[in-house]
Amino acid sequence: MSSSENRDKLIRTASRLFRSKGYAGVGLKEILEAADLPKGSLYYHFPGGKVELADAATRWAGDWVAAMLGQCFDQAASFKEGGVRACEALAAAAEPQSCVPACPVVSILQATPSEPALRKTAQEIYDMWTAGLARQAERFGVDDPQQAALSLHMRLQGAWILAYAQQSGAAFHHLAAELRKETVG
Amino acid sequence: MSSSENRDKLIRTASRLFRSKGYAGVGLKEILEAADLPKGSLYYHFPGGKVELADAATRWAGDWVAAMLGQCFDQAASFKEGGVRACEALAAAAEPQSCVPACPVVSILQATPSEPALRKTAQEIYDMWTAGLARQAERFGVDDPQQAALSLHMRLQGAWILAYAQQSGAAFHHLAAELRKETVG
DNA sequence: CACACATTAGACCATTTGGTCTATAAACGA
DNA sequence: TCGTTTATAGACCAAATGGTCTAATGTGTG
Repeated sequence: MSSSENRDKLIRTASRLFRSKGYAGVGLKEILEAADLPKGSLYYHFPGGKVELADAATRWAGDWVAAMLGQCFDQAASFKEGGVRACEALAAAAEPQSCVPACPVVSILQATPSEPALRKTAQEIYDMWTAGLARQAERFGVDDPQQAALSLHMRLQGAWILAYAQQSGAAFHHLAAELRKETVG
Repeated sequence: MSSSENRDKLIRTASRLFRSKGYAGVGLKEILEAADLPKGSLYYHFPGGKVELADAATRWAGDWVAAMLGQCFDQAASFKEGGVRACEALAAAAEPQSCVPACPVVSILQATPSEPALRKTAQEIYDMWTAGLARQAERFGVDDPQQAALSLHMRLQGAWILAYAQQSGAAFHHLAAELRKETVG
């Protein structure tokens, strides 16, 4: 029976729940009920238990975000436009949901003091995103690509927190409008 | 015996722990042990239990941040300088700690799906901060004070998340440097 | 001293937590 | 068909969870 099918279902379900209520706010019971799978499946696919599942779920969502950012910038004619497109994509991803999900990394961040393994994961995903943005900035000939990438990442994170708090994509649209108004580098 | 003394100790202890590990990541046992107080004290001062304590702790920390922002801008000669000072103040507050604490609002945000009372608190604190920043922007004659306030708040939130993730004040310093370089409004 | 009130102290409870373990069932090659 | 592997199924466990409740202990006032 397709090994990876239920494994993926666990990852997707866990990612959704963790991003809604945070690592510590979700119990295995809730994940298993939502995925309609028994505990045995979880510990077969993830012998490391909750931490390993959260790690996999966060990396999966992190890769998805990275791919989305890549698409936004590939379709753009400038770094600035890429940023605008990223805002709109994140807003679009947030809006149809019944719950606007938090940044996947944020959802495990508060668990890192107790679970050191997750700290490394969080840092790696952030580094991946920033590196991707820096590559795009370089491609568009931005003056200081590293600085531009960090700056955009920071603003996206801020917008994401506010969007999550307000359960609305408005913050992303606001940031998009702001980026549009800025002088073209 | 000074009623408010132990009540304050609970608030301070809870705020520190919640900001380090998040609302759901901290148990009452841990808070009570850290504050060296019995459970009876907690439920005497906060009949609403964990939620009421978290609410009080978050509002207390939220007021502290608001006051700090006020001071930064009162000492500044421009809105831009106020932003720079705020970054540096947040960095300074983060650096001596053994654990760089998260934004107090973020620490309860992930609990809001299960605890609706905390959602209102979170929104009120954010509104208070933004309103304070908007007042300052207006005072300095910034073009669109509301937009300037939202924009700065967003960037501070982003920096705060990255500072928490990296357990370092570097993100705040980075944002300060970035603000300094921007054209004076 | 006596009285009322404010506060502390922690035993106790039902529920939930993450995790382990054994038994079963399906899949598949020999 | 047999045997092995892969995966599901869920009973079970110790520990921790938030919360309630009753005693006891101040503490100040008449």
